[in-house]
Amino acid sequence: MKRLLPSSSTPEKKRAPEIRARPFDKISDRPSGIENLLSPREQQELRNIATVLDYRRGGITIFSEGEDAHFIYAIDEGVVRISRHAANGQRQIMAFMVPGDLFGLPERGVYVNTVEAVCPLRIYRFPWQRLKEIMMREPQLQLNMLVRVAHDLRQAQRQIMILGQQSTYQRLANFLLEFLQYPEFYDTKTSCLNLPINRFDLADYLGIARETVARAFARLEHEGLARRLKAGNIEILDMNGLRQLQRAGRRRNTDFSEP
Amino acid sequence: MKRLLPSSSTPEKKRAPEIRARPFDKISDRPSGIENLLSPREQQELRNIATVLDYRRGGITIFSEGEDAHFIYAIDEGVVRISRHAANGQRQIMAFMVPGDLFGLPERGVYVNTVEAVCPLRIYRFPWQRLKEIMMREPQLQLNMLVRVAHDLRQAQRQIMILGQQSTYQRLANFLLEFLQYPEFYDTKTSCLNLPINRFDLADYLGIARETVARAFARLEHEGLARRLKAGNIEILDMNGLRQLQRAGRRRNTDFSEP
DNA sequence: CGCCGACTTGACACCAATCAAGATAAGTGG
DNA sequence: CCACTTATCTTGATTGGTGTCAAGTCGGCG
Repeated sequence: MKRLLPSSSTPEKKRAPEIRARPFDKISDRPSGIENLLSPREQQELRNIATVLDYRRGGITIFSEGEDAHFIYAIDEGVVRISRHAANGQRQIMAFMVPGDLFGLPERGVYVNTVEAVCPLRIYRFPWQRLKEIMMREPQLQLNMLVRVAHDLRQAQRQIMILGQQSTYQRLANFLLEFLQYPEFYDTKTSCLNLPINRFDLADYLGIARETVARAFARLEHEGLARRLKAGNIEILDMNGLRQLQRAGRRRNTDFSEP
Repeated sequence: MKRLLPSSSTPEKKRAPEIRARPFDKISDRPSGIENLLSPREQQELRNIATVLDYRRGGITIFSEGEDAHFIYAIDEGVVRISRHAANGQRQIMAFMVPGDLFGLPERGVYVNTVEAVCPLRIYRFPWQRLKEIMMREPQLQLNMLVRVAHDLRQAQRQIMILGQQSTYQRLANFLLEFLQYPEFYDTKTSCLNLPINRFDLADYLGIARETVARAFARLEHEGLARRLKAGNIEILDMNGLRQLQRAGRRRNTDFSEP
């Protein structure tokens, strides 16, 4: 019997039909990532094959690792988590993705990752076969795609660095700094960061135990770098302090003697 | 003053002119990765812009992070290490690459990684600008490129899983299994693995200390899974034991009760 | 109000980084 | 060819960080 470890997955309930789909041209055509930098004709080609999906709440699975892959997705609004399960059932979150990001590239016809909504979500769905056909006609679009995947690769490598050489405390600092960049989560006025990500997901993303995440937050608070209002609602007190953290060595190398 | 930590780089000497370059068409045209699955015309286009580089020994830098990127490379023979340095000087090796692999994709015009030969090496070099021009004419070639980068992304994600949830001991097992796949390193007859990778590099790849690598080897030996002949020369005694290791949970979950 | 899930805190054992030294192998020059 | 130096690898002792187990608190929703 395969028993999932308690940490292996966030407990989410019913996979409800809380999803609405509609063709692309019904929605406002504000720029949203994938169609940026494309010619009007390319944009139109994409619209023709796109479906818009609305996920009304977090916790819904978009697709799972091992499934046959027929679609590519682009995020319009909301956040998803890209994860993969080890043989022992342990979950690792590879990345959180935000508006403008692309996911769902198949490997030999199947998805290798699981993707789930972490909050209400709107995404575009493109049939992979038809997208490939278009790419064969529109090299510029394809080059655009290449650049995007290359960017994801860089991002993955950044994560490798963090997991390979940073302490749990530093990993949290890195994570916070990553999300401070997005205005949809960080309010510069109030210095308040509003995360839709719970401790389960955060732990599986940073590769540490949930309790350790809590302790890292406690330490941030104790050292005056941040303050928890509610879970998922953090006031940033010392951004430079966080930046110093991510540069320090893993151990007591808090010193960094540079004028 | 920025002082590199002792672990930050493998001590290598002179960056000698021990490199030889020649046009592609001089060499034997045996298949070597990049030109697989391409039409003869596409292959010819690639040959026209390719240069062959021979590195006579390991330890030579091919390019460094931050440099302007003008070329893409493909490995014909030998192994390279792809690495990146953290702000504190600590080196992380993202991947080792082998014949058929591609590297050197720029991010906004510069290289983000450092790539060095770990042993004598022969690679093909393609001017990025001209390759892009060809890709615009040959969508099939470009799709091929996309698939390759996507594959690298999967590989990076595999590494994220390892660094995120495996113990040092398991990481070593994973590493060994990875190289057991390549006939150029693993002799199935004698069960003997011949690695060109030293402990420095291995530690920086697995995200652990050099001493810990040595201890992990000692433990493999003690538990009868492998035996060191010389460093870099390991006899594999129990491949299935290694496979079980990579599946186990991080802690004392050695048991896996499945019939 | 009371249950339940999400989060936090404490105690403790253990793994792995660090510091320090020894052992082995590989060059180097006489 | 041997003595010497140097790089690489291994082993030991110690300490701190982090996973695990176990309560305990907080907040939301029935």
